[in-house]
Amino acid sequence: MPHWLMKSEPAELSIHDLQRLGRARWDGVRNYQARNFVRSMQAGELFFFYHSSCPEPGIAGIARILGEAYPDPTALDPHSHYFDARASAANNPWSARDVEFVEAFPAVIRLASLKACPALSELPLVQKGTRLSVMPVSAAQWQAVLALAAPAPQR
DNA sequence: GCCAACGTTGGC
DNA sequence: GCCAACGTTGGC
Repeated sequence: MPHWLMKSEPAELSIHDLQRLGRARWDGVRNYQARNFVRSMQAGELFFFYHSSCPEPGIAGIARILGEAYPDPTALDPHSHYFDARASAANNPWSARDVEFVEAFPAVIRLASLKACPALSELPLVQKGTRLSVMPVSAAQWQAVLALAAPAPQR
């Protein structure tokens, strides 16, 4: 089953917000490549929850995709930050997903740690100039991140 | 606040 | 189709 990574500004929705809420709508994706990934996700797939544009950028936990993709209502809301004047109810190019909380890591895996991990060098997140907010994560990359999240206990 | 890098827009 | 200008992302 494919895995994913999605970025969120924690001031808007953090992993701890999601933990408290249980479920939330993942909306506001306004890039076609990212949107295509959003649409290709299957119910039940897991993703890393990345905190961006904040004091401690990094992977903060894990969440799960629920149900199917549906038109992003924020594109039609004039009061939303994500309003798109070119979108209409009949023709809304943007998609949203419902997601549910799975796990919050005890500590955020900092971007610097991700960049320093050789197994993650191909992950778009750590590549120079890439701003993609939704991306696939290979099985090997997923395991590499989990290893950073849960280092072997001291003995 | 700065700025590198990218995506989008729009004139031609 | 080209490409300059502009807006956005997002780390630092």
